[in-house]
Amino acid sequence: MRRPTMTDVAREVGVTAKTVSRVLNDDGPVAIETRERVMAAVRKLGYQPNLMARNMRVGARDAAIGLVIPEMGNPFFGTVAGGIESAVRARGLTLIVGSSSETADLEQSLIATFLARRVSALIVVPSATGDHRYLRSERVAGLPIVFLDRPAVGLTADSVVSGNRSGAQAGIAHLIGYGHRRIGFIGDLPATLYTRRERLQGYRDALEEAGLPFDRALVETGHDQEAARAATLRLLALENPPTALFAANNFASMGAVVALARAGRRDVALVGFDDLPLAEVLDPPLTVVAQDPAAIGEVAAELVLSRLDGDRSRARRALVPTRLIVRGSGELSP
Amino acid sequence: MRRPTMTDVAREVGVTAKTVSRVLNDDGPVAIETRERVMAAVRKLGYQPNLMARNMRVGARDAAIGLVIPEMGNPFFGTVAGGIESAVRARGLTLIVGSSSETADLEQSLIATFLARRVSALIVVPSATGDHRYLRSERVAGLPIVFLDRPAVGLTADSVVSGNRSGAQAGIAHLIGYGHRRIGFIGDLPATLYTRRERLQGYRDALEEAGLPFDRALVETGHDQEAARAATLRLLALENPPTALFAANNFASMGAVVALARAGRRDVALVGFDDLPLAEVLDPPLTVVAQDPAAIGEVAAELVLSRLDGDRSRARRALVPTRLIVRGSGELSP
DNA sequence: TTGTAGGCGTTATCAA
DNA sequence: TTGATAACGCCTACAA
Repeated sequence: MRRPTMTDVAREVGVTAKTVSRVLNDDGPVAIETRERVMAAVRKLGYQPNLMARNMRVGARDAAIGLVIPEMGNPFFGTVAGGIESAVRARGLTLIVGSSSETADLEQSLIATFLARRVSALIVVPSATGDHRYLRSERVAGLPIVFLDRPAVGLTADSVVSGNRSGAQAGIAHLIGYGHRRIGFIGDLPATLYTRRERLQGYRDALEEAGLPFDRALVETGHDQEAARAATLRLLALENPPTALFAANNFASMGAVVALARAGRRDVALVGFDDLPLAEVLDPPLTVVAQDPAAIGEVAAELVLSRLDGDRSRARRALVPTRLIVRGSGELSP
Repeated sequence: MRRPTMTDVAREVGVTAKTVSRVLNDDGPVAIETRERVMAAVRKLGYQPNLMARNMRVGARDAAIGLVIPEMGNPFFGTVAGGIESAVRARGLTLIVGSSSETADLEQSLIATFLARRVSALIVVPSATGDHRYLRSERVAGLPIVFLDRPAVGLTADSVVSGNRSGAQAGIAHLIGYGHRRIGFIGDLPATLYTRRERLQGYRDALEEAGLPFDRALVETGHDQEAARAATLRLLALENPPTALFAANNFASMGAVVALARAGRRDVALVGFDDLPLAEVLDPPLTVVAQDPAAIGEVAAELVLSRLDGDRSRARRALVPTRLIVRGSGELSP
């Protein structure tokens, strides 16, 4: 019932394990006839090489990369993971994943497990509250680490992020172009989150460029769909309410859409950050600043692979551009 | 620059590797003072146990389970994967994933990689065209294999699927209850796909129960959103068109929603299989037969764990119930 | 309470 | 062209 090993195959053929190894890895000279007999025995016994043993012997590195994302069910991170997986598989690497639920503890324990497995590289979407100083020794030891969507805290390392600031700026400028002068901003929690800060900065950039004042009362927070809905209502109830809204992530977008729909407010313009599958079916269809999650994953994978190939240049921050998709909700005039 | 090993720690303390091992695994008696000195050395050297070596020695099995899904960006499968990961991690197992893009070749090569890594179990969403006879020897050898969303072909094995037939029947019965007698069905490709067959059977069950005739002209196919949109238009253009539609998966739902919205047809009732994030914002809000992807993942994980615990009973098929969510689109009368 | 010998399945090294 | 031996890092079995 035991699974056959290389030694079993060798015995079957009447050679040594090393010869079988040579055949299977195309390593060193083997007589053609020997090769054929080995292959025949491999088939006969149903032998499958043991990658664990191989990895351990060869590199002391597992031919796998570890990926930590906040939530696998989120299509944004799922798509990112898919982009990574296909890019990395082409190089014979396997993907090991874990979800952190956006908590620093889980993130750290997942990373510890991955390190214990001796993964070849680490790709991490850092949780909002984490600190990554503890990874310094790994960096020094040469382990490739790439941070996704948000940069690391307390650690100089590669990162791949969306063009948050320029994307938000483009979205706001779009609204300003349609005549809006008071634009509500609905962002994530906590307010210190990198993406929130960057997008808010893009918002301010656009205002400044257009010579419009920044009004703190127009900046609201909604960390999930329900909270974003409430935030939208608060904005609309202001004494001097906004004529347009900018939803800084997809939960915020959904909340704003629901709030506007239920209130029957078809006069309020809306631009969302991050695309939604049904955006074009909404009434009005939702104009968005779309991210490119697949590209983010691929860029991260390429960065990791180049590091594995020996690229020792200093840490990079790759910006993946966003794209404004005009559909209707962002083109309503005040 | 080398990573410290158990032997390094042992040398630092002046004991044997075995003693360090005992401390780290809480295995066997160790003097309190020795334990403390070992722990101190572990911290000082930054020692991390090598899981590869441990797995190899202990079980000849990797403490990981392999998961093959069609597409990581699909929130349904992403959520399933999340459910599996959290359930399995609680047992110290890691999740290795790969996406098959719904092709049998990729699926098989991923499974081969996982087997080579000696994963402890396999969870697979089988691609539509595959055949799983080749896994028989693994089954016989005692490897737990659970199929998700669709059963295996050519292999007796555990599976976890949604209540496709009863769910579809409930959705159709709901429409019939509102007076519809001609109901269009928009399903996936290929028509032989398990979920498609089951849901269509539920459709027929409901018709039969209500004494309504089955009209093949009302059964259409749309394998993605665009195709489903076209299929919807074909149904509406029939000489004797349906007054209600049943979209048998979420792409079909989206296609149908788009088609109806663009045609301005608010008179056609619609029930979708599988929920959508924005369903309640649509006009009219979308009534659906919701699946429970997180539960599917958890049930699969539990099944795997019970097999790992030695449950040798015959293969089971677990049915995860669906739930009808009434929102408006399914309650329009003809 | 601790140590020694041996082996998991593979590959590196050197010799034949 | 092939083999013998040792080693990767850890744990099991047994002995001290």
